[in-house]
Amino acid sequence: LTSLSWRRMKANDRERTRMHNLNCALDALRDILPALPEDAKLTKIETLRFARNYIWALTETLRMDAQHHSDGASASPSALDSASPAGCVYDSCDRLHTYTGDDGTSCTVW
DNA sequence: TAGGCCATCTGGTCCT
DNA sequence: AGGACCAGATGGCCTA
Repeated sequence: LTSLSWRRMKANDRERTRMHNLNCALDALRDILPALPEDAKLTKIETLRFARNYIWALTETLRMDAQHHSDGASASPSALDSASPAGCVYDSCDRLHTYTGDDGTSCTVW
């Protein structure tokens, strides 16, 4: 074995480990995402999109809850109730652009 | 069989 | 110099 190929083998091994760690992190993320059927494993890109959408929905829920408390109005439906990716529109870089809730109201993320 | 997803290898670049 | 990170290439597996 030349020293070059030995270094390459070591680098390949590190890269493999790094990608395994990345996949472990993705699995951990899948574990905390809600309302998924047991046998429906999200792909990597779906996991990232859903996580982003879920974070957005949590943020919206907090915002609406704070608004509800300040207005004294009746409780509005939680954004989490419609947190599925179905209502989302993404741009060419997979960034969430617009979200449309069940009530037909839409929200542009930025 | 085509297309999607994934793991792995590889070379380049950046950081310590 | 060596390790971490990244993106492109490649081949295998699975499904419609």
